[in-house]
Amino acid sequence: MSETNEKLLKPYNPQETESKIYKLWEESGFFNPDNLPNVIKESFTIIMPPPNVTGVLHMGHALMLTIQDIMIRQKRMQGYKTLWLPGTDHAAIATQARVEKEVQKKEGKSRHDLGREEMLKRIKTYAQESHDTITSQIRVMGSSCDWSREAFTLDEKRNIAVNTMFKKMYDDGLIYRGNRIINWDPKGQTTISDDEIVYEERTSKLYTFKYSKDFPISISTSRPETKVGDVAVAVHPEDTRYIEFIGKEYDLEFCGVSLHIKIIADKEVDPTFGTGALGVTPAHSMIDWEIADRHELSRPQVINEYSKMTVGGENLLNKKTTEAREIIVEWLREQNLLEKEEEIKQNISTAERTGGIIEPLPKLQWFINVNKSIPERGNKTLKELMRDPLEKEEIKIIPEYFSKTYFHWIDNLRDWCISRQIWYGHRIPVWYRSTSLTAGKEEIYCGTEAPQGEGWKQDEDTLDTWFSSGMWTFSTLGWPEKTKDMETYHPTDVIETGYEILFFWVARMIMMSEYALGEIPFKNIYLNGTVRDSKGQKMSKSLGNGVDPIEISQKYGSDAGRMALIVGTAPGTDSKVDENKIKGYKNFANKIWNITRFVLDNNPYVGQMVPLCQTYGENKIVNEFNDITKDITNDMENYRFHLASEKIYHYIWHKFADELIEESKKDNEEGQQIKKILLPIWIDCIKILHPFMPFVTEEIWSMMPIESKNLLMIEKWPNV
RNA sequence: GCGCGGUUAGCUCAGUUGGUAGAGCAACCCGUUUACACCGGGAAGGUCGCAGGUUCGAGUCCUGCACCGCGCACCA
Repeated sequence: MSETNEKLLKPYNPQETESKIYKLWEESGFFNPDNLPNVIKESFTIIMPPPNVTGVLHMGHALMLTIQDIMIRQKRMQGYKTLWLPGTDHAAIATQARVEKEVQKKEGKSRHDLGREEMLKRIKTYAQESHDTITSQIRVMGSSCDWSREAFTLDEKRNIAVNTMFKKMYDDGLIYRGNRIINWDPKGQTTISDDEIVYEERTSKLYTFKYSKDFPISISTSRPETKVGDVAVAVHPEDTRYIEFIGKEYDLEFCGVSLHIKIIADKEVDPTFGTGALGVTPAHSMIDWEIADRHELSRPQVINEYSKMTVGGENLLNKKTTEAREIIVEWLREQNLLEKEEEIKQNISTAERTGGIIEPLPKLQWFINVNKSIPERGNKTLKELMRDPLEKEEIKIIPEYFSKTYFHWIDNLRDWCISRQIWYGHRIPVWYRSTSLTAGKEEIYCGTEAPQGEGWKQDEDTLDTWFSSGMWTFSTLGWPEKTKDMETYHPTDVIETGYEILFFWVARMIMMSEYALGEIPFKNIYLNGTVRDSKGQKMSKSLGNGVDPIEISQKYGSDAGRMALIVGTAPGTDSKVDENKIKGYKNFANKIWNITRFVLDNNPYVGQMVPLCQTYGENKIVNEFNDITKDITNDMENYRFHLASEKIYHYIWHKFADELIEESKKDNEEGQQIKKILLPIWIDCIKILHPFMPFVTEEIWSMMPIESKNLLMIEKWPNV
């Protein structure tokens, strides 16, 4: 046995092999498409969804990296100019909230104690550490991405792109500043978008009462404390019970607060709910705000950013909303106004990142208008720009049924609030100044850089993190500059991500790309499901049921982890982590290790090997293998990696090893015939398996007796 | 309330255009003069949630229902 093959005498050791192999790949330069020899086809591009710099990689990332690496490796072997561009996301609120929490815990200080500059310094340090961990973990997974093009959603180049986009949208009238009701997160002290709300079902009480003895109509609410902000009672226009009161106005005292209530008719009111009459609180309810719009009502704010009351006498003023609720209910009881108290199930809006209970508040914020027609884009609206490419099937979603969810979301889409009252993120590129010259009126300047002249102050707010993520497919390629990368790699081929961010991210990317470039950002959307624990529960920090992909790699090898994640995991469906399954694929790695030993050892035909792509005449075994190769290639090109991986696994173990190798041991004509073709078939098996289990196959490849071979990662995919 | 998905072997799940139901793991029997025990051979296991329909033929298509999960909306 030759020297290299001595390794084969011991069981396969992934720990020893994997880091060595990754280094080999990285040093080869082949992750960078510019360095690829033998490019015979056009470009194939995937921009990696950037993991948040809030900590470490989880199994979901591992799955995403596996799927993308499979696609990338196959395309690279097929001769495409293959680019997989990696990066990380600053994840504004998530990252800042994390560091704030840490500072609070360790030093007992708030972000305001530290100040903007110092806080940002702390966050940046944390983000950098997190970034370093994550990028090393991406390497551990075997991801063949081009590190020379790595990007960060908050680096300088991306900042230029973001500011350019903001200004373009501002100039086109798509970005506007408005005083509107928004979702306020009292815990995170910032606004959030509709999509960042998570609903939690809780039981709460529904109170039915009258404002005062003289008031003719009873109303119901689960939030009595907001009722000090009421300006009207709305009833359905055809509700005969109340028709006589419509238009009347009442002055009354409610728990020490003077209210002026007008009875109005509005079709939005459901006459069958509660008393059929709705107390209208414009400043603290989305629907009421809209009713106030229609009826030109005033909008007094009674709750502030800290969820405290801003009206009332000593009994209410500055009290937390929860206390105020008790006080008002008690007052209603005392006054004998409370008619009914019942338990109801209610969906509470909470902030996705902080868990804070959302308080709707009116605030001056920046919004993106999704319903304004854009002359430059054939008078289409942003909504239409998001919808069209999927409707026209320029973009395909895998699995296809998610397009229904997508359209449904667009139909319900409202203007997107993009300003955030946090410090970590892209600062809004708008400056204000009021001087004696402007006679008290504020000047506004929007630009990619600070304006000339004295006295300008930049907007304090930063942008929703998804604004910069939305530009990811082209900001990473150099936009707004007209770069060679833009020309070569855009539109990209596939975006691969979890279905849970279809709206947050995928839709916004389509919007941004269609708007700014008039081009789709990608041709295909591959949505993967959620990786759950063995019981089917979502992995989370609080449950402590997370499985660390790096631990898995150390214990079983990344190859095994990758196979366990992809075999049987159909697009869009959730999967469970099963350590037994991973163990099975560790055994598989060892199996192919031993197959290699057998094929190379005591095989007189090794020296006269003829590659399989050359003619073998009419050979049943070769034909069968070619069919399987074709089938697997076809599966992979149609995103059926869960099938392709299983098929190659099955062929290798149960056909190649259990049948062909066993028969080749026979000391007869047939056995000799099989022995002749073992190596050429085996070589192609290794190639087909490479995208799935890149490390062990590359290591085996290095031992193959082939003249002038290169790395397996750029070998030609079997062509049948 | 509207929408989407799931329901297939003990468990976890595949099943691409309708053509005799598949894998992994577990359990059962046999086997260690072996490339590999991180192994091999064998057998067992399913009225494909329920009820209709289309079809020569349905796990697959259509209709209805049940249960589970998810999304959106409502949440006065």
